[in-house]
Amino acid sequence: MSANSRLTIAAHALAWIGLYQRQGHEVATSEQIAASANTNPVVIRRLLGELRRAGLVESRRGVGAGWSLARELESMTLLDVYEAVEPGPLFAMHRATPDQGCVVGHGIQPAMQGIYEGIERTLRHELARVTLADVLRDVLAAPR
Amino acid sequence: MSANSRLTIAAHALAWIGLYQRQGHEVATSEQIAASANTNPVVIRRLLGELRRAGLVESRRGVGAGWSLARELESMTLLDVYEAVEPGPLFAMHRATPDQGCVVGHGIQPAMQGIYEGIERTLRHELARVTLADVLRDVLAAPR
DNA sequence: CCTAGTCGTAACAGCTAAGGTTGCAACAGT
DNA sequence: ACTGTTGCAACCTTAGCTGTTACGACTAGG
Repeated sequence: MSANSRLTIAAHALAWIGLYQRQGHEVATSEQIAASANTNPVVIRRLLGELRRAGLVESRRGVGAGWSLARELESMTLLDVYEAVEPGPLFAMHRATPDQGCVVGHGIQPAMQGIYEGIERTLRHELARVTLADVLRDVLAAPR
Repeated sequence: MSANSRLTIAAHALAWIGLYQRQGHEVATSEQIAASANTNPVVIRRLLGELRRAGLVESRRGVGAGWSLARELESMTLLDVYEAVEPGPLFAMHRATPDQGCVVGHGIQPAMQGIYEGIERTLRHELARVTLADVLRDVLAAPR
């Protein structure tokens, strides 16, 4: 499917900010998060920008600027993050509309659409069951 | 996620072959299927080749050659098709391994892996609930 | 044995998305 | 005024999907 790492990196960033704030700090910088995720600060800023639009984080500018959580990790689910960073559907239809004169060509899109909707609903339900606090707990539970 | 249409096209092809066989024909050609799906015959042959490797269809060569189902549509699920045409995982990890000296960088991959495994298990379960006979029934149930 | 129709597959081009990088303006605290 | 950071645009590289052409391999039928 050509999977991407956007959900993973976004969860990483949120867990990092959450832990940093638990340690008493006010804001985290994109550079710190990028160092932990081993990527470029701009990639982090782009992702956090989408999370900000979704109301999950806030940013300050100027000296001593950076990112902070807009809500508790307990109230954020992976579904919130998924919806913030993954706009499109999971499965695509035909690029060119199939032959409407053919019985299969005519009925295939509504049929698959109905099936895909059910599957995506289930996926969203699963994502909504995991909070970012769960993620951070699992992160800290890793051995060594 | 940059979704693709492989599962959709594969289901289209299988439904088409299944209906064609119900109408008494022996084999279907990639050209016929491509016309219905409004794409190129080579695209269909490539996809059906993967389905053949998975044991879902058979192909004959020579004059009067073409494709036929290797099993009944009732015994084929969307999971069989999905696994035949979508090898990789749904969500990717970091491209570069995160900073192992950081607590979050160290624990994030096992944490997300565990979560993703549960989600993919659910996705597969949902896909396994839909047979290709269900798909064809839905196709034929489309209005007009 | 020859022909015709179809598969099997390689090769290539176009497109899109993700990810990485650089550069710089905007901003705000000191 | 200075400094550190965000916000954002621009560009590049890579990878995967899709479409297309080309051609050899194969086989039923004459």
